[in-house]
Amino acid sequence: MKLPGKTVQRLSRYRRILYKYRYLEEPYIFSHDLARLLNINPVQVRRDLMLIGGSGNHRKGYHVKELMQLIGEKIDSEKGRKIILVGIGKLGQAIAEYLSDREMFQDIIALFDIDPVKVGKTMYDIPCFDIRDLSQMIKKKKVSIAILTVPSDYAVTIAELLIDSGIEGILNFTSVRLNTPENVFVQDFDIITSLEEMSYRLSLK
Amino acid sequence: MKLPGKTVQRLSRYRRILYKYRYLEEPYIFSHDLARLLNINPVQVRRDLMLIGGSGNHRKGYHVKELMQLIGEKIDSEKGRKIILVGIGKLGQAIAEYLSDREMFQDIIALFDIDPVKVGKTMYDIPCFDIRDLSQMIKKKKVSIAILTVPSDYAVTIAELLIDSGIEGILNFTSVRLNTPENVFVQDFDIITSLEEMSYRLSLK
DNA sequence: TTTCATTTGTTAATCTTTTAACAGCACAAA
DNA sequence: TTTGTGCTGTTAAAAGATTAACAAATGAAA
Ligand SMILES: NC(=O)c1ccc[n+]([C@@H]2O[C@H](COP(=O)([O-])OP(=O)(O)OC[C@H]3O[C@@H](n4cnc5c(N)ncnc54)[C@H](O)[C@@H]3O)[C@@H](O)[C@H]2O)c1
Ligand SMILES: NC(=O)c1ccc[n+]([C@@H]2O[C@H](COP(=O)([O-])OP(=O)(O)OC[C@H]3O[C@@H](n4cnc5c(N)ncnc54)[C@H](O)[C@@H]3O)[C@@H](O)[C@H]2O)c1
Repeated sequence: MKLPGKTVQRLSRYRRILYKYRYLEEPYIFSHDLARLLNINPVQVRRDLMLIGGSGNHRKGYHVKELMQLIGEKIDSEKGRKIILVGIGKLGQAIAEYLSDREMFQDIIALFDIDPVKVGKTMYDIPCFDIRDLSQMIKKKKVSIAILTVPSDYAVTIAELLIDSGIEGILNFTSVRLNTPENVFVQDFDIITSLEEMSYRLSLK
Repeated sequence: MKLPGKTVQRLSRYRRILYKYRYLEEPYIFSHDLARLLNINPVQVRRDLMLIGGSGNHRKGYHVKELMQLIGEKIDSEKGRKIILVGIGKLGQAIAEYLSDREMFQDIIALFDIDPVKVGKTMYDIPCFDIRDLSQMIKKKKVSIAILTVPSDYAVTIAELLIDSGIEGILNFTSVRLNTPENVFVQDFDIITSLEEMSYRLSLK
């Protein structure tokens, strides 16, 4: 049963909130609490949970741990996905730290860079390898997702390398469009678009 | 006339593509070219352009410069918005460089940090000020948007300072939820959600 | 000049996502 | 035991976004 994309995004967020709540003495949480913490509508929370077959107590709300478990069953892949980060500069390091810091339900297994000063080091508990080892690692460890934070000039070359090595998804932070085959998902990030959209929204007020 | 949010986002992207094309000898571009460059449907491009009253030549496509101009009229605010970046660490610097690098239709006027090593310097052509000067600058220069990249522990305090100083929108990169009044827009960024959504999508294949 | 292939502009249909509406349960308090 | 409040679960309606379908325009080639 396919879940709506937006629902999956919210489930991911619910789970991280639940994670923080997991050891509080109150083992239950209300849909309106989750909603408030994400600035959304409580109905939407309940609807999302309904879609994954979640059920709460009419008086106490949803059982925190039970719900975390259920969300995991629905959105995580059975074996857990392996993730790598390519290009460990300013942005790559910020992301590496961010991801290693918090409870992730995915596995960042390696960083890659071309700079000999970085290669061989362990940063934020994640080992950094030479870009020449990228292909082998992807194949051997069955890495499914790569976060791409190399300088734009190298984006296309590295993306081709990733694809040839069998990567399935790329989170692309470079401003370069990647020409990928159908079966490789790409998600582009772009702060300028967000800035301009916010600017437009402000103008409407 | 209010444009759909998604359309505004795409218009922002069209414009950046057009910008690259502006001095090529061919002054026209087809909807399917724009579409291909963004991995979207050409009908969608035409529909977006229709919404802002754009019109193309049935044989040559859209006039690049004319279209750039038109998009600007529709999505930019008359006076141009001022933007600041708060917290110039790994992520903040990456964003500062990224934004100063490319043609922006918004104005990054200042960086703010608490670290005396950074304060007073000019980074990527943008001057960095002490966080104590934040409030005054926002009021004096009528800054409308802040990009928040301070450590999570400081997020709430700095956000309150921003709001009290009259900021209208915040792009929030910290993992902390900001409790803002109705009239202040917040947009949260979160790579974990994107990773988990991609992971889910890969599982569907 | 006429034909033809190609692209725009627009309406309608479809698909997706959010919100409204409300029945029914659970528990606390009377 | 009964009543009332405040939740959940679900269906239906509304809103938002994408895609299909096709008429009309253009200009190149026949
Ligand atoms: N989408 C956004 O909003 C956004 C924001 C900021 C930066 N960016 C982009 O992210 C990318 C990284 O930015 P940054 O500030 O971290 O740059 P950076 O220069 O600080 O870091 C780049 C890193 O990549 C490494 N590298 C270079 N060539 C490589 C190769 N062939 N293989 C592996 N590693 C290689 C370098 O050694 C360096 O460590 C840039 O493309 C930038 O434009 C995007
Ligand atoms: N949303 C995401 O996907 C994502 C990714 C990476 C990092 N982050 C978040 O972004 C933030 C910054 O990350 P980073 O890696 O750049 O951290 P960093 O430690 O490298 O940089 C933080 C900067 O903020 C400055 N600072 C500290 N206190 C300040 C204050 N009171 N006022 C002004 N400046 C102050 C520091 O001097 C430093 O320059 C963190 O909250 C991190 O969790 C989010």
